[in-house]
Amino acid sequence: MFLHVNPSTGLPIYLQIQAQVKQAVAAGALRAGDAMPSVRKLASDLRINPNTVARAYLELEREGVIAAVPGGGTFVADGPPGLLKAERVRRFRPLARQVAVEGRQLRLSRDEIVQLVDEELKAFGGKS
Amino acid sequence: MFLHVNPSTGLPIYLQIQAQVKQAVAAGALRAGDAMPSVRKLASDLRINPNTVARAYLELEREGVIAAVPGGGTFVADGPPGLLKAERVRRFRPLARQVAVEGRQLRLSRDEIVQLVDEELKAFGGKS
Amino acid sequence: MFLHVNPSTGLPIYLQIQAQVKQAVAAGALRAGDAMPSVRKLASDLRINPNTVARAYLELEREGVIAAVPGGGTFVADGPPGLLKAERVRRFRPLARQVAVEGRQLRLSRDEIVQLVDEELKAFGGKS
Amino acid sequence: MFLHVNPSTGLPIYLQIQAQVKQAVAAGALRAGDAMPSVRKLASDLRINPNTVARAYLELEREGVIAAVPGGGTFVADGPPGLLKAERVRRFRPLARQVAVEGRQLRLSRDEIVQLVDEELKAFGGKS
DNA sequence: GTGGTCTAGACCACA
DNA sequence: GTGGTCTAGACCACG
Repeated sequence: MFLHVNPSTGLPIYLQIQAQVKQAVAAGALRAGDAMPSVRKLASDLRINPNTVARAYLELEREGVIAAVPGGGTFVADGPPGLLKAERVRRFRPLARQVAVEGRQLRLSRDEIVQLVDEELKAFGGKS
Repeated sequence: MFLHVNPSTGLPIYLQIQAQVKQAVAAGALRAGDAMPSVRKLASDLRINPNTVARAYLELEREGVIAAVPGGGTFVADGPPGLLKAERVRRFRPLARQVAVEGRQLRLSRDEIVQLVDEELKAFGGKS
Repeated sequence: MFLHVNPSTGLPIYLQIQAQVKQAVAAGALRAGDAMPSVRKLASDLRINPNTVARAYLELEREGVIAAVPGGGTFVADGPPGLLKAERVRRFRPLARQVAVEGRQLRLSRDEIVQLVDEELKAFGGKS
Repeated sequence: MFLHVNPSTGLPIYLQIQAQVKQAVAAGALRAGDAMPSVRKLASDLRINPNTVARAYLELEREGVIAAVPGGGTFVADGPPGLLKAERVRRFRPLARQVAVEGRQLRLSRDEIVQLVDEELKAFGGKS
């Protein structure tokens, strides 16, 4: 299993799981239709409480990243429901704002900040 | 006062204050040497407890954004002590990673993400 | 419990706790992964307010000495993230300066000062 | 005047003055019998409150570093009253302990710590 | 009057 | 049960 979790970071475990699943999807390691490990299996693999995994899955489902088929397992969804581009941009802005502020606070230049973000994007391949 | 706070966001109030102060500094609305509102005054303005403001200030001071002089008041600092560039970049990467992942999750293209970040940066003026 | 606290020293209680924890870690009495007493338990043992312990723990966590896992407990961390040697030396200098000044003020010779510091270091074992 | 003060460090101003006077004495820049600037003059030079200077002088006098002659000014004393060596060592130990702990916390080796302290001592010249 | 520390006690998120 | 946040209010150090 590609997921790993570090209980000692202070970051809640369920958020670590969410972030890693999103990351795997963005990078193409998980594709629409792929089966997710069951709550109980993932919990036992990661040696954590099933409730924690359930919560992560619940929120990932709310966001449209995965989809649970009652009695049939959980799968990677084909993406969040078609939001208008304007809405997607609107949701993204606060984070863009934050990355800009923190970068400046670290005395990085505009070019450096943009380039570092772009580097991370390149790590996910294509152009889409 | 330029600060406002929303107790019902779930985001801790002291973090909201921190973010807004950093933002004001990055945007140039607050400059090195400017006096910050006193803990008690800001607390009464925002209708929150002084301890909450104190905590926000405490962490901002730890980060080198502001400086408190006991008995004197609190001021905008001239920036965190000079960390090596490599260290500053190291600290910035996790956030760059996150903005990349979330942007892709929202089906934004690489160019769109980079451009949105750059727009926020431009709002802060110069190039440095 | 190895911790003790003296409220009448003038030195803030939360700093006393911090110093003692650091000391225990440096001496090897606390090792990476060891569980720290819970905030509530330590507070009741020391007959002080839980918030005071929480504050000590909060700052120790910021410094990378311990790590809190919400809902789980608090543990001794495996050390602060790798700062560059140059940065670590830079942070240490002011204290080295102070020990030098105070030692001379007490009319101790250079050799005596160095030796006293070395004695304390030897109490922490190895060479690393 | 060799003294300078930075109100924005968080460190109380009266402690900054104390530290600098002790440092100047340890380095030989101030010698026994030298006249100290008057409270009022130093306060006006440093643009700070006379009460702050007075407090610094008061504590320096208690420690035997300077001596005030009522109506006649303040002078550098010829050293703290003759404490037994054992007593001077006893007073020095807590600081030696602290420098050892903090150095180890910064992952410096025993040799490095001792050498850094010795470097600061050398800056003060002789052997006494 | 300013910030810093401590206490007391409530409520929530996490595991 | 654990840590995290917030409120309320007291007392002290500093300038």
